[in-house]
Amino acid sequence: MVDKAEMRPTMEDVAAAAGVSQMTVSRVMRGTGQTSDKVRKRVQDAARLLGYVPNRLATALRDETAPLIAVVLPTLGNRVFSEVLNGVQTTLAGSGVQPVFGVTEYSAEREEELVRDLLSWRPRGIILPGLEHSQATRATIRASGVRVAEVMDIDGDPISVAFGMSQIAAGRCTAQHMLSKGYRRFGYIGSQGGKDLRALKRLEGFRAAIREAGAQIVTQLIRPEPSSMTVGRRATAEVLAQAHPPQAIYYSNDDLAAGGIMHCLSEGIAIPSDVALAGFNGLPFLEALPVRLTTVETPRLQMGVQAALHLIGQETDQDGNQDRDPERHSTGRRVDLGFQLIDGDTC
Amino acid sequence: MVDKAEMRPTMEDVAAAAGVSQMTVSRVMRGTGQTSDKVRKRVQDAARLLGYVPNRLATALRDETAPLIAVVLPTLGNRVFSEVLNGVQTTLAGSGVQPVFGVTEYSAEREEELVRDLLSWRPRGIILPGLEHSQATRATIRASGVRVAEVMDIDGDPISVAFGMSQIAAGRCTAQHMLSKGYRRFGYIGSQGGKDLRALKRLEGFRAAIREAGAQIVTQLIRPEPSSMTVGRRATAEVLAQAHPPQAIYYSNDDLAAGGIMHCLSEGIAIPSDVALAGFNGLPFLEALPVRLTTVETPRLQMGVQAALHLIGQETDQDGNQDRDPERHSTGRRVDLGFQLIDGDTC
DNA sequence: TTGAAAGCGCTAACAA
DNA sequence: TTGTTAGCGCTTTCAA
Repeated sequence: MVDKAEMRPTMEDVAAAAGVSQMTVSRVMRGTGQTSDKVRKRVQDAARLLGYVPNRLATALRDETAPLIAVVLPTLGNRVFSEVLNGVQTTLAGSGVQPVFGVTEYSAEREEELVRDLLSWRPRGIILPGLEHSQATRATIRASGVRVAEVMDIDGDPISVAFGMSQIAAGRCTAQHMLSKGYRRFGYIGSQGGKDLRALKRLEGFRAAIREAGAQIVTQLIRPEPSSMTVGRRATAEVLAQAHPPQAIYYSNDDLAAGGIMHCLSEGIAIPSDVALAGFNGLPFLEALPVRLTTVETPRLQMGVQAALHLIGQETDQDGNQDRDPERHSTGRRVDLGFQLIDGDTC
Repeated sequence: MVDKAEMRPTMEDVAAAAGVSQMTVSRVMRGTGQTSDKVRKRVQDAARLLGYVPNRLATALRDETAPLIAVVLPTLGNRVFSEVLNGVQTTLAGSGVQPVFGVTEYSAEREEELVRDLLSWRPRGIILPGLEHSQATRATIRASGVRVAEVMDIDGDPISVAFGMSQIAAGRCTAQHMLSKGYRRFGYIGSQGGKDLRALKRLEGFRAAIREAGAQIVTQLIRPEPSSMTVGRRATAEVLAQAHPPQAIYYSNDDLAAGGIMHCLSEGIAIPSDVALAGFNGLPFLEALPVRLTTVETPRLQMGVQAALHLIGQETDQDGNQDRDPERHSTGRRVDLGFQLIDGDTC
């Protein structure tokens, strides 16, 4: 019984059972080449009978590449990334390509190690979050020759192709919207202890627009914890308890902002007259809140979909486009999937 | 340049560069056997210089098993499953074992196909959601001899080991709690068009307890969409608009229930005096809501952690415990991770 | 302490 | 239409 479990049937076994050569089994299993109906049926029956499951490791070794897409994510704690993963998964479903993945928790060292681990599977391609990667990571990837897609961000220099949106522009856009409503004294609430580089870029864009308008950010609170409604609620309470609280708060994402809404609802603070709020992401759950949050909707699913499509697609051609950017390694292409300001009731 | 990319360095290349045999490189890379300091250093330098990345496909083919854990999930649209996946991921991180996964969208056929696909990687183990699997799926798994862990549920007959909790008991527990508060006329709101078997089990337990108490479920609304706050909000509106609305609503999960809370907040419906609510899961975001939802907290992360630990653990021993259950194939072990009723403000 | 040979399961290329 | 051979990159076994 145990022996039987250890002895997974191979093509050789199926061949013996069907009375043909192993090569014929290979042809039948993959539907390639010519095989007579009789033989084909005999092989298929034998395979079914033995419970044959192909060994993809052998095929992949032979092919020098595995039908796998490696996915690196900053965290699984944020819905945004499970949505990206979902986009990848959906696109891959049925294609016979599986996603393998790992999580960095926003650590560059962890990313280095993880990328090496994942590349050792010789995947068809690898998806990385953002454009910032250590020299070692870039070197490993370059040496491996694997196809790369970076997602989330396009403010920077892609290794190959980036599917995302301008985080800086999103921050700027939010600021302009809030400024247009007349707010002048702003607060900012973030999380992850500033390790989320995309959030920092949004803040950068936001800050620049605020400064250009002569307005100011009077409070900036970046909590060390991962973002959550609870953290957002607490941080909001803290910011609003200050002597001179801001008129409007920009949150690094919707979870935090929704926490802010909850605080206001619970404390009877009027939105936006007492305080205005804005988030980022446009997560679906916002639709259900009693107050419609002003936010920036991002094409998270699309980023995963496009990245996966790019990696399994036929477009193998190394496009010979001349570098418009004189910097080294600047051969990357940026695909701007855009974003959309959602003008809610909180500003 | 292209050639270089295609020619990933192998141990043979490293060996040539270091002036040793390929076997010596193998030993150095894995730190096994005896190697002199000089040789070791020479090999390591050569490997680094060439950007050598081991080919796990070859190792796995040789070993007849890959350092991979296959994970089957019903969906990535529900936070619960990304939390399970997170538990798996966290447990695997640093062990050199990666998760490969796929999503069934609650389809048994898709599960069959997916399991076959995933097993073709010869993973160390496979994690399946729930205890209900088609005959074909069970057969494939049995034939492969792969280690299995089922998660979420323990009401049934595990293939091998199940890490979960009793969904039936959870439903029953919620009913008893609500009954103890004096409610007699209940409503039920679900989603996924009844494809979520665990939700059905909870409803079963809930219904049984209600019936035993002589109370009744006057409305039952199962929406076809995946669950979300928005769906919950709409469904709640619908149920409460009826001529004789229930006094209390049991939701198949927290997302739906939170949507119910939002509806009530927006419409000025008092909770729990106008209507009482209860959910399921105990998701972290509930903490931030203005009203604390009564729910049942489940050890989702733990299910992933325990399942992963079991699959990569040393416990290879085929325990020779006698079947207490006379049914065929009933050698499974059930690990009850329990659940906890959270007595909030909504009942 | 190091090396040579064999083979894991599969497929491309060629032969019959 | 079917079969034979060689080899993908690695590790186990045995030899030096």
